[in-house]
Amino acid sequence: MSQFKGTHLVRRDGKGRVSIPSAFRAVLKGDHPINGPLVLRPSHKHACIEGWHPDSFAAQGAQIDQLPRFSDEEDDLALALYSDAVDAEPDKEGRVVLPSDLAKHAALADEVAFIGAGSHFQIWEPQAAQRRIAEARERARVLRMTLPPAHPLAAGAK
Amino acid sequence: MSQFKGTHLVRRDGKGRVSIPSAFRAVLKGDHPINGPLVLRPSHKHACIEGWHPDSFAAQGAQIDQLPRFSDEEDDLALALYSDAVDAEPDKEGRVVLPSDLAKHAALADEVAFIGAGSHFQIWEPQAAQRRIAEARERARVLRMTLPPAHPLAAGAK
DNA sequence: GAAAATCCCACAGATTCCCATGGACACCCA
DNA sequence: TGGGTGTCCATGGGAATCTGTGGGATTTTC
Repeated sequence: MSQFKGTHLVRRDGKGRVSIPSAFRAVLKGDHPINGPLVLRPSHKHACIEGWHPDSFAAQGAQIDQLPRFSDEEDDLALALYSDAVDAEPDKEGRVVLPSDLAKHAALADEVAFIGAGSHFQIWEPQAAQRRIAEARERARVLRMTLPPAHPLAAGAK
Repeated sequence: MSQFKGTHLVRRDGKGRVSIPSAFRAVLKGDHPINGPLVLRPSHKHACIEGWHPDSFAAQGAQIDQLPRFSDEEDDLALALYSDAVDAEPDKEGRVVLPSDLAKHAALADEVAFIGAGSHFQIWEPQAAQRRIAEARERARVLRMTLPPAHPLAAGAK
């Protein structure tokens, strides 16, 4: 499966609909004949909405199954992940309505920013998105400096 | 996979398109039947655009998968890497449009320079490219004196 | 019944496809 | 060696397509 990349500005119409950027639609589509479905959930770290390919989202859930059964951790993660997630089916034009509670969580106005994050994408209020990206960039810079200067691919090795 | 080598001057047409130098196209192509896709992203060190073979770019993303899930580090790196990268599909003539924000980042005018950098290539404003190359050459010269005098042929050994 | 959600059609700007052209270079053959 | 020829490559531009957007009409929900 391909990755979500790039930043796309889109506007919300009177009915609360947004066009999913075509680049993202292509990722979501997979082998789906028309516009593929997706999973939306509020980020539990930031004021934004996360969008997932259903398969990737399911894969996240599978990670939880690896945890010790009945542990507090499993409980917490499962709820955090699933309790606020919703399935969304784009219309023929590739638009979805953003549920109002999610839109509120992300403080969305007329214009929203779709931001690729590889495995998933995020929906932000544009100004907030800019701030967040600047922050992420800076922290990534520091992070890289603290990583061993070995070959990048070896960085994650334990 | 082969490497990106050499410097090539190319001009941007009215639609913002540039021909990818055929030497680079060959590297990107791989086993792709027509012109292979590529990933463009702003360099976070220099005022230039980086061009990557999708596989090489994906390899960078792979280090993110090694990080603990839901960690801040994962979040930051994912955004830093993906939020401003774009997939580009060359047309039948081997041209791509350089997104305007990337072109702006690199301060591109009508004429642009493609510069091979081994694992990837860079797109510069020609004057800036010259300065950058001169600088790199000088620093490499100084560096070499401080590197261990290993046998040159051993360098590429895996 | 009213309100909300969904489907459907329309449109304009942007993007991509496709064909054409001219120059640079390599090759061939006398 | 030099002229001719063919191919490849960078470039240009017109036409068709796609994409994001708006809004009316129809269906669903309570």
